[in-house]
Amino acid sequence: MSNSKIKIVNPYTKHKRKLPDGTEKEKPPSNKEIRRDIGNATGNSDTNTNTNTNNFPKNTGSSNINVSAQAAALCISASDKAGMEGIDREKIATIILKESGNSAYIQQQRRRDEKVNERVRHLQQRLQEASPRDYRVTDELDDTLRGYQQRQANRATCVVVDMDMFYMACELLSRPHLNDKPACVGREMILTSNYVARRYGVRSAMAGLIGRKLVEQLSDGREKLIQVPSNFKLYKEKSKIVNEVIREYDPHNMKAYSLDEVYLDIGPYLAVEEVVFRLRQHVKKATGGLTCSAGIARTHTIAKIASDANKPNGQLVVDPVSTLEFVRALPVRKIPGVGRVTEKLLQQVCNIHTGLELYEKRGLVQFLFQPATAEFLLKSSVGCSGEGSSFASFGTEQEESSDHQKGISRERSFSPESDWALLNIKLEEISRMLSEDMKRKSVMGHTVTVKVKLANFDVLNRA
DNA sequence: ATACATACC
DNA sequence: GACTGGTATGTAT
Repeated sequence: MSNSKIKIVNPYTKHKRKLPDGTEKEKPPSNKEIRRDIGNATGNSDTNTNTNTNNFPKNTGSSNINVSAQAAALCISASDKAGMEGIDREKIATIILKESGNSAYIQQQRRRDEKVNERVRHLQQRLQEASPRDYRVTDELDDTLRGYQQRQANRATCVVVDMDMFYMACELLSRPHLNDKPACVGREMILTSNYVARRYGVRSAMAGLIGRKLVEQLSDGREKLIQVPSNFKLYKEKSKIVNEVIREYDPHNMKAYSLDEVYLDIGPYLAVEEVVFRLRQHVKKATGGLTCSAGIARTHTIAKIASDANKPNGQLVVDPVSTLEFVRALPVRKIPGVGRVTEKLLQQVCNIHTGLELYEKRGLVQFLFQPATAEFLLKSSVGCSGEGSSFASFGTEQEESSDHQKGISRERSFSPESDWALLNIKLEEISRMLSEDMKRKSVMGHTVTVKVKLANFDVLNRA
């Protein structure tokens, strides 16, 4: 069986208002409606799970042959993280698929994948029916792209500092003996893994069970994945130390993006490279041995990509002159904002794999994708994304620094539950958490939505 | 305005 | 032995 999940979302009003008491009153009135919705939802879930489990075994029982083909199709995120070069991806994908079996989760993945395939087919069809002049490169388009490039020419220098396997590294400080064994943080769900474990294909967002199977099978039973429970108190402490050190280098624009990632926007230093090198040594010393990697470039996006290039414990400068060259060589998946789906669309519909191809087929991209997506991709192709695009845009000149959060939410997973009374308790718990968050941040909202995840991983939303 | 999709760590 | 998270944002309808 699986889980069921409830979530409450509450988009902010346009203007943040400080109303210490009014904030909390938003939610309780809506609880009644929420209850009704859950009632309907669980009613559906029964029939759904039944039909699914009835249908499924038939399909898989007979088909063992094309397991690896299926694995490839499901694109069980291959090796594009640091430390995963040159591993046997096919073997790993096969094990993952086999061990995932018919779990509700994997069935859900299949459904989602089928929808993506549908989109691929749809776009391919549109391409078939179009004539080349529909997607030719217009002068207008090239003017726009040149405009982007000129606009970024005199930006300050962006630095992205990214801690190396952060949670794991924190744990390794007190457990150095785990350094050369396959180890990870997290039990049911793996949060980070060390570099030994990554060579077995064990990575973040993977189910613990799968990680254990991978290590066991790929080492012929000689090794066992060591799982350390997560300790967020420790990570937060270390993160605070890191932030304090880094803040000294850029008190004004320094921004912590997550516990293990910091963005800087420093003046046009002459010796950035050395400064960042010192910064990294400084971080290592202050944290008792945690290493980080850094990227230095004209935009946050490029800096972020660059920070990944020499991981772990390395850095890379991409100066304005080499930016284009850098982007052209880049697999599109490396661009923040291009995930599994966009990558697949680009590859299978447009035959685009790299930044260079993205640029060369810019006419096609403009024709096939939604305006916003197209703009984002095209900006990326000339190394200029990060201004009001889908990727979180930090303090870009004109765009009202967009630290305007648009929503706030809390969600929790728990084992399937059909007792309404218990569901209500859960719901109230979540509401309370959210309510406290909102009080703390002094914000109000105008729309409340509830999300329910059923045992078969279907998701329902109600506003 | 709402349901669903995509991406990130 | 089973076992797949949490938060934010964008887009289509």
